[in-house]
Amino acid sequence: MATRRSKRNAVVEVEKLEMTPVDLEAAVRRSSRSALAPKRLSYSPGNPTPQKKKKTNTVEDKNGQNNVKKEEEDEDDSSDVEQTSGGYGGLSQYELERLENIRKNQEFLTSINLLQATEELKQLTRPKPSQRGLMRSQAAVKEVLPARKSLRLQNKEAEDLTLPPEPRANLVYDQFTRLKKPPGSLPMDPLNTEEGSKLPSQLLELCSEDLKEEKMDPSLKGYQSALKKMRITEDQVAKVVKDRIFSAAFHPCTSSLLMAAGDKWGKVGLWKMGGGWDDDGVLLFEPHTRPVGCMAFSRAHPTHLLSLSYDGSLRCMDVEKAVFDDVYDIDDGLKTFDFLSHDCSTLVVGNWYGEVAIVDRRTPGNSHESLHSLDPKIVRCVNVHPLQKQYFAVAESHVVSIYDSRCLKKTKSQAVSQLYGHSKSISSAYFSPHTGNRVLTTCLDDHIRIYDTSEVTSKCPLMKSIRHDMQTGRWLSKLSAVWDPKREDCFVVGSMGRPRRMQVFNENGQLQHSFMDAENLTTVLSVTAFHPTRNALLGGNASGRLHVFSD
DNA sequence: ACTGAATGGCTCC
DNA sequence: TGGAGCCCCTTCAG
Repeated sequence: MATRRSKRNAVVEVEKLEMTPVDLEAAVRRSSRSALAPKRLSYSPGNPTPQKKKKTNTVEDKNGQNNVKKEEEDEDDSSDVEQTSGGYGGLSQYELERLENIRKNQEFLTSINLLQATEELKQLTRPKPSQRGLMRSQAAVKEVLPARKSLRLQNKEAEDLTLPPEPRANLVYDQFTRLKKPPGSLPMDPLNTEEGSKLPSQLLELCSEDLKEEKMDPSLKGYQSALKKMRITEDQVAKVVKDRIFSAAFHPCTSSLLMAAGDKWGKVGLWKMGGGWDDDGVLLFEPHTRPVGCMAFSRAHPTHLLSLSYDGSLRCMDVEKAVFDDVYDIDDGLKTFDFLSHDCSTLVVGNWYGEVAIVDRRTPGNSHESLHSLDPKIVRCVNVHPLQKQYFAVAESHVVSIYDSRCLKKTKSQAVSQLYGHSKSISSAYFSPHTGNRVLTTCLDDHIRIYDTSEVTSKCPLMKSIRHDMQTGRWLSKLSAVWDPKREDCFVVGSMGRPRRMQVFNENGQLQHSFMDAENLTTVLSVTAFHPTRNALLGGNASGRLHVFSD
């Protein structure tokens, strides 16, 4: 028997027709395994169970408690497979046996095993990504980028560098010379519809509908069973932006699910699940030119979507006026924002340089914001206390500081309280949605932590620390654990584990549910968010696709 | 079918 | 303080 099956096609080799059904079953299992992990040792006839190396995903193992389901394919169950030793008598006898074996095997294949093998193959072949969303009109949206090949490789003389062409509004530039969008309002012209076409009227209707709150079972058990009922189907995945998703949000409307996502090149996509207009209900805009690091619909004015970009601009999409208005603007390095006041007219905005600005939207332009330098020169996330609005948490490099917005100084503002225990950089810190009695942090030291902040001004103890793989590497957005806004005690986080999943935990670190789907969830969903009132959960991936689980 | 490149971002020195 | 080293994940173009 061939010792090494390099490829999955090996499964249906003709030679297997001569094996006994038991052999065949084992061979199928083996070859499917080798397709999963091609470098694994092959079996030798004399030693049917070579080093039973429990090589599950190391990442999984690190996660330990986070596992819901161990991967069965590594449970080696073929150890007792009998090896048929030659032992055939005369040739005619052999021929008879051979024919009989072939007949049996064909019977066997047509019964369970072939079905099983094709099932396994289906699992191994990566499903084609969803073709919904920005696919059909891709040609219209397509940016024509010059081929990038160095002059040296082309054996050409170096050219004098020339300045990029003068910027014109809404023109897409080469990624390497692109400039910021011009200041002032930008028209809300979708990139994926015909030029001059108006926004679909449904969009404004949805954005301005009366907000309803569904009655939810407050018990953890009831919540858990609600999560288990949530499903994802083919039409709940769509390409909403062109590139990797950096931020996403649910619109609070309930009659349909409306979402926004921001990508690496400053695009903002809106998606009404279930269609309604072209591209399966997707509208694509470009209010920024660099990653859209943070976005949120205004709670006070649901026709407003605020989006912030590394390019230094913070804009407000206004569906009524069909424009992207300027809210705040610096040269570059905006990182995070949150609403400060209940009416969403004031904001706290953080940048890469350790500065926090209080922005009042009622006074246009940059003149009325005040800039405060916090001590560590890094701000990755700001989040305002849901009740005591003067307090906001700042994820600094290795510590979360809680500041009082009334007591900020030009430099080195004193924190009201600090949360310690992080050994690497902190990606996010959020107050629990209803009381603010907890702060949820995500840290690159592979831990999600929950602090007790019921007494903001005194020492806030660490309540729970949950191990979770945060090593997303270069090409994925970082993970962030985010609260379910419908509850005080549960949050969702993406995962590196396979099969791909989103996980919901409670504040005690107990896994409530893992959202998985072999067909429709096949990539890492770094950006996650729960709907504010409905049982719906979104996850955004590195190719600009949003995935929705809902009931 | 396969390969290489991708302008992110943190940590360490 | 700034640059090298690293993470090892996904996607797309060639």
